[in-house]
Amino acid sequence: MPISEPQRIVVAVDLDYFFAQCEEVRHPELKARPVVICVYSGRTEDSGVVSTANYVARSFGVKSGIPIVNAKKLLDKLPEAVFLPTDLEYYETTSDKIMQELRSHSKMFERVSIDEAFIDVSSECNGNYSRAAEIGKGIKSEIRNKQSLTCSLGIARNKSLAKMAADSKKPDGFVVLHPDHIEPFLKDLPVRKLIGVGSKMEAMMQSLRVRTIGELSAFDESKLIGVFGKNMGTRFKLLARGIDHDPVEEKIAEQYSRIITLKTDADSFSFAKELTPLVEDISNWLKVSKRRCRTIGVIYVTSTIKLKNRSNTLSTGTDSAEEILAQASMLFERIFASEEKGSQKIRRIGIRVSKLSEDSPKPDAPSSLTHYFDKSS
DNA sequence: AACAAGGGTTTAG
DNA sequence: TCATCTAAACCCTTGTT
Repeated sequence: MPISEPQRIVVAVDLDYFFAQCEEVRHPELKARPVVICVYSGRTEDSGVVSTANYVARSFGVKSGIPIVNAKKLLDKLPEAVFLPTDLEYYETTSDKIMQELRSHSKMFERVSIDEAFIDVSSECNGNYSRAAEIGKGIKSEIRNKQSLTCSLGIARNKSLAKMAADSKKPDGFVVLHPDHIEPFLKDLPVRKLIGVGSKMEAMMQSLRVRTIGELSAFDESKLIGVFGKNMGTRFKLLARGIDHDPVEEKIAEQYSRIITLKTDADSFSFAKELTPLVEDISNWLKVSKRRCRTIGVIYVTSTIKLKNRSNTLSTGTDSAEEILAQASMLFERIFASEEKGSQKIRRIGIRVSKLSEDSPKPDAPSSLTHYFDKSS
């Protein structure tokens, strides 16, 4: 039984090892050398993690997320290896130029992150995958000619499949997944390749004896719901069958946060001053984007790298730096006051705002009409 | 039963 | 040993309507 899905054609574009490739563009002599882009925490000389590495560095085991120190060990026989700090402004500028180009291919466009986007080309292709492939080829050469960058591109009938197609051939890949080839494409892939299945979900599936996407698609749905919950159980089952109705559309931000690493771990609210730049940044963002937040929270990471958070929801939205700082300070004071148990030291601190509303009239829709129409009927 | 809030977990890039 | 930063989606519990 063919699967019922509206006929769409979606293109997924994924810029290859983006930050490192940006550096190769402005310093072409780096191309033959291992390039490691680092997020330095500022705690000690080399503390921090690897953000991205080019494929030369990857061939030595360097990858996203590993400590910079470990990357240096992996490359210590290679004096030509380079370690660079992130230059987000430069990457953003490059990304913006590319995204602007991509946007021109369809009204239906979605920027997923700095290096990823979806384009729904249904209306321009009318179900014709050859047309979609031409558009895809065009996109690849455009990015290559104008920015000297390679990308991996996937074309399929929905976002999840387009993404998986793009992931299946990297770097500089081009994969058109025709509807007739979806089943064989998915059948023997490990469940880990499914969008949304990370190491934890993979482990749970392993204990259910589910190893491949094909096996997942045949697994009893109510059992999946029992294990993963209603939303995820249902979603995994659908994704495994190649079904994904998620539309290609721009999302509006629902939260904004800033977090930093302290020079030394704190066991009291001694870092009040460090909050100022975070608060300024957040307040500024709210004002520029003409929004207000109703929930203000603090995020912190303990010395054992446990992530925690505390938050408070106000009755009315704000974009004021003073007010956000006051709320955040109160929450941190409360954390140290409560002492809790064991009282872990704090390594990283941050602030998050959410329950964002449009700037002007009211922070939220009225929860009930009874307030306005008091019972007279 | 439906919804809001608060806090934790997982994924992803 | 070492462990960044941001955002989203979901889960569970508790409390209110």
